[in-house]
Amino acid sequence: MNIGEIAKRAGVSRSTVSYALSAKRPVSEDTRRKIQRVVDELGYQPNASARALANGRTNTIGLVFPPAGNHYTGMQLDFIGSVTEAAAAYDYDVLLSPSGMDSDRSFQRLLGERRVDGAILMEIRLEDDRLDHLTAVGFPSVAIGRTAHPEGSWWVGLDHTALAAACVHHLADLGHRRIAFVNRPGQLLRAGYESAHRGLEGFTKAAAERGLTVRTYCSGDDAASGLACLERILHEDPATTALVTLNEAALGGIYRGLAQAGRHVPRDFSVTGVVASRWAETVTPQLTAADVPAEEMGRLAVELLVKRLDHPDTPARYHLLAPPISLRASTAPAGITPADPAPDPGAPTNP
Amino acid sequence: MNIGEIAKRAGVSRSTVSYALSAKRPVSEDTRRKIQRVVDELGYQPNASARALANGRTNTIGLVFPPAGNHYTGMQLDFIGSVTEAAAAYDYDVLLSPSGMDSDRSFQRLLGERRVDGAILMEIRLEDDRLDHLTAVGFPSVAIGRTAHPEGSWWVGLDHTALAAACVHHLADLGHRRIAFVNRPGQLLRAGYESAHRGLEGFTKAAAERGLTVRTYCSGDDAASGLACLERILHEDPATTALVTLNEAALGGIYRGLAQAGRHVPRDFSVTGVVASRWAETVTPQLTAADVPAEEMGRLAVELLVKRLDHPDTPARYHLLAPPISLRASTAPAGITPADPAPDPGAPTNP
DNA sequence: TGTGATGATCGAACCGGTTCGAGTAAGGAA
DNA sequence: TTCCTTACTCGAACCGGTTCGATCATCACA
Repeated sequence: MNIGEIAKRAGVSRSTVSYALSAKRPVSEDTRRKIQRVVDELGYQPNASARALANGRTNTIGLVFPPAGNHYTGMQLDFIGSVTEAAAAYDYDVLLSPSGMDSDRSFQRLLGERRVDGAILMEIRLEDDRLDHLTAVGFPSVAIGRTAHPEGSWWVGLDHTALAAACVHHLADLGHRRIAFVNRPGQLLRAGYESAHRGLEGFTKAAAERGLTVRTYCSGDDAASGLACLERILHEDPATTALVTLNEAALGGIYRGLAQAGRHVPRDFSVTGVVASRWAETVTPQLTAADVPAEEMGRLAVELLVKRLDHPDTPARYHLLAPPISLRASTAPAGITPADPAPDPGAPTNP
Repeated sequence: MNIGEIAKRAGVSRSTVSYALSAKRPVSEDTRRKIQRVVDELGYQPNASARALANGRTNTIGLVFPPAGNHYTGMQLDFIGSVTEAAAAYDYDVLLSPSGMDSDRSFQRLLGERRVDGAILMEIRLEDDRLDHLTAVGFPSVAIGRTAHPEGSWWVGLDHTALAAACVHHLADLGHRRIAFVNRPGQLLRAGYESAHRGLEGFTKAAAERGLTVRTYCSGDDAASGLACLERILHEDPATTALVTLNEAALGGIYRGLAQAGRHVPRDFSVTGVVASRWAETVTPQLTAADVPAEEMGRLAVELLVKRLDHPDTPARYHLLAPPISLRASTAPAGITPADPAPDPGAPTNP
């Protein structure tokens, strides 16, 4: 069932069918109706490949999401879901590409073979060869994340520095003096992952400002690693009374470790960090945290990309988000310890 | 940079370039090398749309995942990830389609516009109009899940009936007599979702066999709903000592409800069910559960689909999986109650 | 030297759309 | 009646590949 078949049955030429369906040139009401009836009868839909070949657009966007370690985090799921739905609203399909690097086979296919009109990249690194490559060849893309030099490129990101700092200030305000930081896996930090770097930086700087004693750790993206990490924390400094984490997958293990160590959250130990709200609300006690607005970020990324595709010469745009800390149930004023009487924490922690 | 450009620079015809690259006809070693050098120099990659148009295959598979309620569960993420990676291994890309019904716009695009060679469907219903449609038009597809009449179609599924029954037997063996069942959301059950129906059926039947007193519930796919559901359970039958759940997203809320009610898991209350192992290991105490082998299922689905695409006339194949229950820490023998001294649980449930 | 087989290459057609320039018919004005 | 618009429709070319049939040169053999 191709356009020629429709044309034949409607007794017109192929081009007339094309114009009748696209309305790019006027077609008489009579023939339009005739064509439409044949189209409806046969359930004709134009072939996407042919259309893409002819007008140079696939109406597809690529979603590049490297497998961080061996599995995916809940946040990635939220991005995938929201990007897909937002794209559908603009009549774009989403092609997944599980590629980590520039040289990746799958990545090359997306670009070189022109499978997509534009791309959204996740899990950005401070120095990201994929983005460099895309910028170099002028391929329309939007990053979910921000490189070290984001000027002139399109992205939607989270202000990890500010968020981690906000967590530190929140804990410091509550009187905590010895706190730990649980980062994403060391391998990702070394690879230069933005969230891991900026989060660590924000944490360190804010802790220094407040004169806190800190230790920083990396944990694998799973519960067992989180548990092991927490055990190290308590072993290396048993006086630690709070921690900040960026690693939502490790959270379950952290909580378990605290329970096993007999530290009650939040009475004996406060936990906070930057995680998707779904997770923060799933654990018990619910996590006081900066909620990652994954849905919004996915939607914004699609909007930026669509804008960029529709107006190729628009100057670069971006969104830097810094959601507030949602007060839930995992933080409390530091207990009175011999060395460190708790200062007045001010307003009560939780509503 | 198209094939004509390559041909010109190599001083040969377009067809020779095509044959040199595809090796579908012999090409002299000399010209092959000459062409290859030009290709390498220019980084030429054939246009996917043109190729798809010419040979009728897009080398893309569609992954149809209806938004279950407003957000996605962890299991869906695992499917998406494993399908994408398995597909990449066969040189297929994955196109996402967030569509629930046959009539869906996005679904129509996948099929009618020939964007994909085949499709993998998730969240199958016992009577599934999408699958009926695909079967009717002979479109190659594989379901992750099994309809009421799976004969003659391709699928990879979980034996939810057996798994739910195994959970019941596990609890019965431990001496529990009054147990509850927490299903997926009522709206999904009513819509005929396979896992919800078969799980409920297996639970009910096994409980009847063992002469247990049961109540069955539905819970929304989030922690708050799980909490509310658990409160209902304890309110409607405070003597309940255990539950089985299919709803991994509600698990956090269930645990929280139990903690709030002062029921210690597993001492006062046992919890088990069918969830992805990642979740089972994240919660504290870790969940004794039938682990959903999401990765394996995604991989198997891709393998079946690729087989079907390569050999269009192969008779239908399927995989029905029934993973064993992994004993973790959330179940224990029922406490001694006045009405019901715990019987000897006999042999341990699992090897 | 002529003949047939063999291997390498080419040109043209095709996949199914879109788009441009041109042609035709109808209607209004001169 | 003639001329000019205007409105609509058509044919052909093109997008960038693949593939079929034919051509041409080379070489072995009679």
